[in-house]
Amino acid sequence: MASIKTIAKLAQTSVASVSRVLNNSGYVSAELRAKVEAAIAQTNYQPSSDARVLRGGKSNLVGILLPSIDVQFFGILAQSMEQALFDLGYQSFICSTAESAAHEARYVAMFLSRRVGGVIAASAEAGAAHFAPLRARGIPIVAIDRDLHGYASDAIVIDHDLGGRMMAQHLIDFGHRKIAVIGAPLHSQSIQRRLAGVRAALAQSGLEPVSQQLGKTHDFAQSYDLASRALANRPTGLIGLTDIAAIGAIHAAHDLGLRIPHDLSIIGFDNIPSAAFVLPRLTTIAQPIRHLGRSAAEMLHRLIIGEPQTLAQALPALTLIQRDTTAPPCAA
Amino acid sequence: MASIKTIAKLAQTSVASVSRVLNNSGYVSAELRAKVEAAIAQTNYQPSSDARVLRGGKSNLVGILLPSIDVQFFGILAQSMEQALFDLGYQSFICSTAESAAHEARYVAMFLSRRVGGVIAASAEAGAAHFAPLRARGIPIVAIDRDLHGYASDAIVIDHDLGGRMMAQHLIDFGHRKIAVIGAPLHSQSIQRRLAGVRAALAQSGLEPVSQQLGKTHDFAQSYDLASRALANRPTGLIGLTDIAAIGAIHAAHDLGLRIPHDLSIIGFDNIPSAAFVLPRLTTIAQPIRHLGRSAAEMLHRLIIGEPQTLAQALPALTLIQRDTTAPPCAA
DNA sequence: TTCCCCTCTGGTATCGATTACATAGTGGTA
DNA sequence: TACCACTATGTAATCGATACCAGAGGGGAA
Repeated sequence: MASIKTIAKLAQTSVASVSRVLNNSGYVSAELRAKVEAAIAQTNYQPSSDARVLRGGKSNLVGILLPSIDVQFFGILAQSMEQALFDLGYQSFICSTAESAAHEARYVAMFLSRRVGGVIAASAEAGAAHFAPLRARGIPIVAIDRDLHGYASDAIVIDHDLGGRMMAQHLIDFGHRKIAVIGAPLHSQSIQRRLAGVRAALAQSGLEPVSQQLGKTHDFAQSYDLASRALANRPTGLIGLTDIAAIGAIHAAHDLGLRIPHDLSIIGFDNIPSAAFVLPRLTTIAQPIRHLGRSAAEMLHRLIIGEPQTLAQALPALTLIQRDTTAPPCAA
Repeated sequence: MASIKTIAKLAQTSVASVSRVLNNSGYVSAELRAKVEAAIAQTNYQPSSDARVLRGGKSNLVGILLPSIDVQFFGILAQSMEQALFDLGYQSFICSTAESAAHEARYVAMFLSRRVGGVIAASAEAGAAHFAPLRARGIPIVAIDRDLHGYASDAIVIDHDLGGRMMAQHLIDFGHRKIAVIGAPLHSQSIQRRLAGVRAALAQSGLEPVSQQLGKTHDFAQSYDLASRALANRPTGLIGLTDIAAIGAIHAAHDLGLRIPHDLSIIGFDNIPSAAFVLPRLTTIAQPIRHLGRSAAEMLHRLIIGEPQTLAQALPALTLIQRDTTAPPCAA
C-alpha cells in the first residue's frame, strides 16, 4: 500500500516535504511540488485517515442510530442526514438498531472505538443508559424524532402533540363526532404524544374516542387488525397515528364494504410517499422529513465545532395535506 | 481521551501488559489482569481502531454505494447488507450517490483514505472508471442489482431478463394481446434487461407492445404521465417495469374511469411494500431483496478473507405474487 | 550445581501522517 | 563584511496500539 514514504522516495525527497505539499503548509518550491504531485498522481495515493486521526486531527466521523432504514420515514431521514453531513465534510455510520437496546449498545461501543465526533440518534425507548460513555467523553449527541431524556446535547423533534390536535381538529371541523384512533408501536414516545394531542383536541369539543386501539408492532398486518376492531364501533372518522396505520384502515374499511370518504373519513400522519399511492389518496399531516434531517446534521456540526447554538431552533411547521379520504360525514 | 497509557498508569503496569490483557495474548497473571480490567471498566476505555489499523490490523470497514436509500427498494437492500456485515464484524459506510458519477468518485476517494476492506456497489450507469483505483489496490468489489462491467470481483444480480418474460407471460396466459409497457429510468441496465425480456416473450407469441413509454426519472408523477400516454392506445394489459411505474398506472387508469382488473390488467416488478398497500393490491414479480443483500454481504466477506468462491452462486428465484390487478380481459 | 524451559513483565520499534526544530543557501541592508 | 530575513528542505518526536525481544524468577531434570 502506497504511503507517504513511497511518495517521498518516488519524488526523491523527504516525507516532510510531501506532507507540506499535501497540506499546502510551509515552503515548497514549485519544482519539488510538481515532482511530488506527479508521484501522487502516478500511484493514486490517498493519505491514510487513520494516521491523520491518530496524530490528533479531527476524525470527521459521525454515527447515525436509527430503528431501521427499510421503512420509508427513516430511509428518507437517513438519506437527508447523510447527504448534509457529507457536504459538511463528515462521513456517516448509518446503523439500524431494530429497536433493540442491546444492538444499540454494540453500536455505541463501535462509535467509541472509531472515535466518532458526534452522534445523531432516534433511540429505542427502553433506556438510554448506554449513551453515558459518549456523554462522558463530551461527544455531542443530537436526538431526532424521539427525545433522549438527559443524554442528548440537543434535539430535533417536531411537536407531536400539536400534530395529534391537528388530526382530530380536521375531523371535528368536518362535523365528525364518532371518532376512533389506532396506532403503533405503543411504546413509542412520538405515538404517545400524538395520541395525547388527539385526546386533548377531542376533549376540548366534549368528545372522546369511540375506540382506541394501540398495537405493539408497526406494520401493515397489525394495522389492518387494529382498524377492523376499531370499526366495530361504527365511527364516522378514524385517526391513524401513522400513515401505515391509516393505510391499514383503508384496506380494512374497503374489505368491510365501507366507502371512503362517504361512509368513513380517515386521516394519517407523516406523509410518506405511499400515502399518495393508495386509492383513495390519503389525507395526512406532513412532517418535513428532509428538513428535519438537514437540521439535525447542521446542529450536530455546530456542536462539534463548538459554535454557540442559536437559542430557539425554528422548526418547520406541520402541514395538513388534504387528499381524498376525508369529508363531512354523510351517513347522518 | 483515555488511551492505553492511561490504563497502564492506572493499573500501575506497562502498556505491553495492558495490550496482552486486551488481546488475550501472551502471559498475564490473574492478579494483574484483574487490575487492568478494573481500570478499563472505570474509565470506559475503548481501544482506538485508528491505531490498530495503522499498526497493520484489518480495518473491518466496508463501503456501500447505492443510488439512494429513500426509495424502499434500496432502503431494504441497505438495511439487509448493513445488518449482515455488522454480524460478520464489519462496519459500513452507506452512501447515496444520487446517480451522479461525480458523487461516486468523491465517495471512492473517501473509501480509499479510510482504507476500506471491500465495497458493495449499485453504481450509476454512466461509467465505472472511478472504480479503477480500488481495483488497483486489490480491494474486492461486489456489484449488486446492476453489473459493473469489468470492475467487480463478483456480482449479485437477478435475472432481469427472466423477470421481464415472467411479467409478459402472465398477461399472455390470461389471454391479453394488446399490451403496453412503461418504466424508468431508461438508462438503467436493469430496466433495459427487463424490457428486453418483455419484448422477447411477446415476440414469442407473435406480439409486440401496443405502446412503450420509458421515462428519465423514476418517480410517481412521471410514471403517471407515462401511463396516461400508454393508455391512449387502449391496451387491455399494462406492464410496469417497476412497482412505482405500475402504481402510477393504477392512478392514471383510475382517473380515466377504467376499472382494474376488469378493463385493464396491471403488473409490476420488485414487490416493494407499497405494492400491497395500493387498492386494488398490485400483482407483481417479487425480488428477494433481503436475500440479495445478505448474499452480497457474505460474498464480500469471502472475498476479503480470500476464501475460494463457490463457483455457481445459486440465487433465489423470482416469484409471481398474484394479487388483484390482473385477470383475463373482459372488454372483449 | 548447572542448564533449560516456562511464566510473567517491561522496554521499544513500528505503522503513516503531521509538525516543531535544525540547517543551509540566498539576497538585501547597514 | 556582518547580520538578518526569507526560502527551502530534512530530521526526528509524536499520536495509540501491537509484538518482538530481553530479562527476571521458579521449578524440574541431568
